[in-house]
Amino acid sequence: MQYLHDSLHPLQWNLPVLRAGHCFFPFFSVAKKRASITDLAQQLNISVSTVSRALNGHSTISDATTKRVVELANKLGYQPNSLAAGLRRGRSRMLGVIVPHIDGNFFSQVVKGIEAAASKAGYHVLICQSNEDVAHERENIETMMNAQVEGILVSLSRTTREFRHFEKIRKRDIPLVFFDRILEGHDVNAVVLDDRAGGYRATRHLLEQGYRRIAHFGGPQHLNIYKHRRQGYEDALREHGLPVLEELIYICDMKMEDGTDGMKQLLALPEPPDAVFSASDFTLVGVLETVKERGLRVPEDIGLAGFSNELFSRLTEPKLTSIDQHCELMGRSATKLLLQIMEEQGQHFAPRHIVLQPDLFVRASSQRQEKPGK
Amino acid sequence: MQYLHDSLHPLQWNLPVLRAGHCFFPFFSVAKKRASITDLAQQLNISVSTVSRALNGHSTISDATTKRVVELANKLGYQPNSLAAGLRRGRSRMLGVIVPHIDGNFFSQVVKGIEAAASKAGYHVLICQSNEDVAHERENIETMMNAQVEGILVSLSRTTREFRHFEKIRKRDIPLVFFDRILEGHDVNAVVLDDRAGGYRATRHLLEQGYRRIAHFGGPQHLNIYKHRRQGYEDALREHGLPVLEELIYICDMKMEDGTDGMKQLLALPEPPDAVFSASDFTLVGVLETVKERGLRVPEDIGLAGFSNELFSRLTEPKLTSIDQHCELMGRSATKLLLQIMEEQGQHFAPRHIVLQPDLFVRASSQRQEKPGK
DNA sequence: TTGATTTGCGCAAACGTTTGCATAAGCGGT
DNA sequence: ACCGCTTATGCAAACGTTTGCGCAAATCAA
Repeated sequence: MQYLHDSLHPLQWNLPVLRAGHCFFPFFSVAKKRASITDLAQQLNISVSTVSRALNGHSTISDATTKRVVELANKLGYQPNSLAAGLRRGRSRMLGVIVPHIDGNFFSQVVKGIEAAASKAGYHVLICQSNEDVAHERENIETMMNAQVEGILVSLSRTTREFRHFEKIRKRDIPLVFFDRILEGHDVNAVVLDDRAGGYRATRHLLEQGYRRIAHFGGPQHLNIYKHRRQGYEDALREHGLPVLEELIYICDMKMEDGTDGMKQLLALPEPPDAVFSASDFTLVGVLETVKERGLRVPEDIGLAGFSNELFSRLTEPKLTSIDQHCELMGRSATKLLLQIMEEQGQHFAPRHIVLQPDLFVRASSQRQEKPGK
Repeated sequence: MQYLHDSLHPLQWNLPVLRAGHCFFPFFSVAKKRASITDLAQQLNISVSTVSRALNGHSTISDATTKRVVELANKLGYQPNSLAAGLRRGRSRMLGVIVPHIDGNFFSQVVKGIEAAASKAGYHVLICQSNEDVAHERENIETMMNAQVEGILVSLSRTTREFRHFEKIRKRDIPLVFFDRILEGHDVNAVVLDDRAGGYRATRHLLEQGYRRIAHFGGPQHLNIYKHRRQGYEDALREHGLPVLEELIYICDMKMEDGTDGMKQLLALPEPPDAVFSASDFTLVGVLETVKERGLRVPEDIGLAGFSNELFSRLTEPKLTSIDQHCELMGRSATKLLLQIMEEQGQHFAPRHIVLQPDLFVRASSQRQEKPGK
């Protein structure tokens, strides 16, 4: 890879802004002040309450006045001030979302699901990133509470190992739902993937394809997701009467480079693995590169299965078998659960868990048999 | 590819929720009501104004009282109500973002940049998706204005061909900045990529590598980005004394399948192309697959260059040459510009354009010469 | 005609802040 | 003792809604 730096670096944007002279907007006399409910009332010689009720479709207002109000509202381009309304009724109609980061496939899809479900229910979505940093996460919580969100969705940062900062939210009785990355041993509402099942299925699939020395690339084990994926892997092995070998398990940060590094180590073993189940497709790509570099064939010499069903797993050569997480569904589910809990406010139910089932997408990287096992 | 549907589909989540019985929170007597500034004032026997000023660090309040206030605030876990504050001062401290969708590489990265820049400046970010649909876009605008955002960032939906719904925003004098996808011929604030330069550079690079019959895959031409990328392509050809051939230009929706379809057509030409510049990496992957299927070698027989520098362009075989758009920088730039405009409210400057320069990443798919051109 | 009920609307108090203005206390100078 | 000045605080009005309650007029049953 080579970086042809034949362009000016765009960081200088701060300075060279085209400013063609003074502006001549077609509507230079601007109607600065927004029309308020009070303005409407004055112009119609009725009270603000009537206007308010008319706009909210209260039945106690005659059709005639309602019509007058609505018409004038349109004419003046009236926009309700949801801050004021929120203040008065104590409802902001906003949901907060805290994610480690929004780029990347997984979280952006989840957020898409969240936003879709929320806006369908008439809520706005406020988004914060923790940048995988528990300190940021703490700030984000503060932020959310100031913004008067009515409910919060969280996926934990990688560095979050304790839970105290969330107590605040519960003390305030703000509905809280976790998704994907949660802290175990705490009774919380959550929507998670059955990561164990995912790990299990991927590994079982490899076993069915005849692989026997299956290595595992895992992530930080204090995170539920990686721990469970590994458990699934181990369960499948045991069920098949195979031992779980520490030497075949490589715990890392799940970067692509970790894949290349780890694979080099594994290939240097006296008995190198004949397959890899990685808890991330990224790492698996690294593995794939190393394997190809060494002249090994995939899937003949070595089988590969990953996790997340990233976009690119269909684009490598060969295509990668992977576990799909239903990201968007997770977002929608989490939001629905949150909304449900918000409705039930007051009556405390036990924390609820929703467990989504992953799906296995079998592709070339693991298909050694002519007829796939299933 | 095969879809092993050995799991229950998770859509049934609506029903089977674990509900282990009634909850016993450790803190069952909840402090429902949030402490307000008034509560603080009462408990300290001072006025609300004093409390307010103390919390905002006004210098006219004695250190002693300030300290008392802050301490009690901490003790009671006081959280300012930003709705109320916003209402009073007429500032919501929120920015609105309207994007076609947030999943995918580009927009999620841009949004990441936006969120980062905004929160650094003390603003929240409200996100809406238009789902590439102009009707949604209209609703989103309404939504944003109700939420009293102080500024709006927009990237147009694919189906947006006119501009009327944005007039509302300008009439209200709400600062507005477009990014990436804009409508041409309108004087608006915008941060865009120099797409023409991108197209030009990619094409020139192909020419330098000795390719002569370069095809182009383009997107909907009413969108500035695709139009400009094509212009860049044509400019490069002309500069090299080569004709622009309609038969080598394939306009499509920039899906992967469009790449396979289009390439099949092109390869059926009496004189098929010896290189492709695609305005999207997705399409290019489709092209790549078709090309490999036909037994043609990349880059020997056919050179490929794409646009967007998607994650996966490093993962195909061979790796794809592509134009990088500096997505996150674009988000940050747009936000900074917006904030700047917000500060200057009242003094109308001419609409400003910021043009980011793309970068060319040369990878194997286009490197035919031993020594790259530059 | 009377009394009861409905219909349609207004009054005014909230919601939790911020902020211009007034005021009270303290203090040094004359 | 008075004046002027600083320093610290309070009063009350806003911001734009929503909403409980009350009241008049209209309708209805007798």
